[in-house]
Amino acid sequence: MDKQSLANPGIGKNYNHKEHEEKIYKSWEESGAFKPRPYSLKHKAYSIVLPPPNANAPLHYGHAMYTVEDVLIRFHRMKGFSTLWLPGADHAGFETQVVYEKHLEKIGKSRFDFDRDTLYKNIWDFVQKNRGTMESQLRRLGFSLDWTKAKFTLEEDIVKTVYKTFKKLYDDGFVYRDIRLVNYCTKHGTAFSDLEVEYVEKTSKLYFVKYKIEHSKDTITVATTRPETIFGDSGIAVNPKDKRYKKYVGKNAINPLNGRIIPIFADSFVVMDFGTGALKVTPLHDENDFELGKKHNLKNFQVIDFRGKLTKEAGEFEGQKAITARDAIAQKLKNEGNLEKIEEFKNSVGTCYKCGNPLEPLPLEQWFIKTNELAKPAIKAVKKGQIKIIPKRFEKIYFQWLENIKDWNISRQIVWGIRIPAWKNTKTGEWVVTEGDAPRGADWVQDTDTFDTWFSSGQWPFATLLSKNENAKKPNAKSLYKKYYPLSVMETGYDILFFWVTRMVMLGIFATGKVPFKTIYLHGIVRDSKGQKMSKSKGNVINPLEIVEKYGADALRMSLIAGAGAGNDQNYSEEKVRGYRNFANKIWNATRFVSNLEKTNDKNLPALAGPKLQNSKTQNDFNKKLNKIINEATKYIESYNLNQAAEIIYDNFWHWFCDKCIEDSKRGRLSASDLKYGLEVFLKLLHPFMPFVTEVCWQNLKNNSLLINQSWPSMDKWPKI
RNA sequence: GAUCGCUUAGCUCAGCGGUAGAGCACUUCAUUCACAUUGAAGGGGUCGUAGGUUCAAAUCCUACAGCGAUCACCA
Repeated sequence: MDKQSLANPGIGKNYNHKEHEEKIYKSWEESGAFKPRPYSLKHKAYSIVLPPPNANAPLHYGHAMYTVEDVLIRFHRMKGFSTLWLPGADHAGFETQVVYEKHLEKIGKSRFDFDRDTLYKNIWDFVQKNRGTMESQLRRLGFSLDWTKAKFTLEEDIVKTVYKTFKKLYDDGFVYRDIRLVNYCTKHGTAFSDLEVEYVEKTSKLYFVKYKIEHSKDTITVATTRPETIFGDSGIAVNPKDKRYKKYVGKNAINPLNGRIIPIFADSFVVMDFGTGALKVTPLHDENDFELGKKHNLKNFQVIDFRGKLTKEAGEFEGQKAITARDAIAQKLKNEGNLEKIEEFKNSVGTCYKCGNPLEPLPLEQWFIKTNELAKPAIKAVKKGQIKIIPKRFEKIYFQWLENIKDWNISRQIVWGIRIPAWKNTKTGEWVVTEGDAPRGADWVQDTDTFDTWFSSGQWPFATLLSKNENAKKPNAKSLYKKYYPLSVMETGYDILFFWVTRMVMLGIFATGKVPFKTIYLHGIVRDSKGQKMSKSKGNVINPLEIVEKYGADALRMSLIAGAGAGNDQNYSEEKVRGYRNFANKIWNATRFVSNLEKTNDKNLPALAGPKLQNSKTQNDFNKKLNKIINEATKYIESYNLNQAAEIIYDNFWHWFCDKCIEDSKRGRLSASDLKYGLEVFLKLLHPFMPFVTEVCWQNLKNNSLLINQSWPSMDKWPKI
């Protein structure tokens, strides 16, 4: 305890967030303040659905950016809207399974030790536990979410909606099943969509391998980074314009590893000045080769299996890891005089974003969604202004992606997720898609795969609002869907624009015929104090709850909103948070001053000589200025310039209201009633940003009402400027 | 290869057509005063470079440089 506190015990000169925050949150929640007020013509709907955090882990610092949503919700609630802010949790299929498998690893087990149902149930329990942690953290941040409407992506009614959408996509011809080369992680045992592949620049070896021409002494040299796939070669391609190789087109070459006779053919796909200008074609282990193989009717040989090991096609190398066998195979080629040289060069290798191992392109039968026709209305919706993207520069990125979209592989070979409602007839091989129920008869077996998580979260805006047996095209009169869909805003990080936002627009329009939300607000990434992305492996992760504990949620929230515009990254700064903690204290003390004025009955205090000062020049200026601040702050929030709103309120409260007006009141130039009115206005303006301290202060001034339910300051009280 | 963003005070960043801003840091002063988690005063920037548009440019346009990001290709 310092000297100051010893001298003034118990007076509470400093705002202590720990004393208030949890209590205040409880009082809001218990009062029902988070529930939307009855929807009516007067109280128009305003709705946001929280991007559901993964249910497998505590919150990370980026989640605190959802403060943006709380600001918008609290602002609109005070403006009189019927505001719905719906929380939820995402089962996060693959992500969660990886987290859970790490947990299993620690106790010396693996996913193979359990049958499907047991594994699913165990992960379910694991997730429920973490979900609770995550939700209590959202409360600590002060988010005014309507917890009575919380959803989970694996709940029965959500799954039902996801099934309906899939069935409709299937019936309308948007879903097909095909054997294609997919991006497969042999460690995690599942395929990914193209979007999930992480390309890493690496220095690789380029092997120049000689193939003999059949019935000739000539050889043709090809360049490859993957000699171990030579066992699967079924052709050599050259460019039709390439004079060097014209004479070989139509002839055959001999595979140097297994002696197989393979055709040499021409295709303009081949780039003449890369490598030797001759390309070995391995249809089952390279996507381009797969296309070439189909086009030229080449044979298919699978050399690598789903565990990443060489198959019997590899002869003596069978059973070895494909990657580690590479050197030995190169050595064999060299020993037999078929390796011309090895060069080093840089290329990017598609890797698993979780384990970093190279992904193996492997042939697998999967469910795909044709995205081309789904993308068109999504593009149109933004072009026509039915959806507005903030900041605007992301529109271009949005268009670019949707205009070049590829079909979407939605099958995942994992247990944790929504199992695909497709059944195969064991006798006829026929596939049937249903809305979840097994088809009649005994010969149907359900697909063991689950949906890509983004397929279900892509339906989140309407799936959360529809009730179990409701149809989006014919909603129930009183349903949430009818009142709150389309959502007013979808607010999320720009890093999941492609993964999530575009998919929500495509699936939303497809399933409901309406855009899922009117505005997309994209926030930036919070990096560490040096500008590095926070990551567990770097060990630079900052736990937002520790900051809340130390400085209060208000300080953390304000630090994230002020000083960073939409879509811009920001660096974490403890000094900044501390600065806003000090600001909370400033608010506290200004309130202490004003409420003491009120409680004192000392008529000699100049500040209480209010009535005499009516219509004085000072008061007039005071009103004008206050009015101007309300006006600007409101405009800034309504135009999504939250940082500017926060900054002008902060600046004017501290350096005008506290430094000037309070001092004026001490000198009798401003009445106590004016001062109190001004403080109330500022508490309201600050409330969306710093809800806890403003609520505490409000209750110090007016004991029996909640600030959260007050009206936003009106600009009509004083004459327009 | 394409696209996007950033470059403003020592540091971190707002501002994005109308006399250079904030926080932190720094200098000086003030403490029985709502608040030292404070107040007052002050120092510090030709707003990346070069052109252009404009009565007026940190702000719009064009090039260039450095940094960062995303997408595509990669035998």
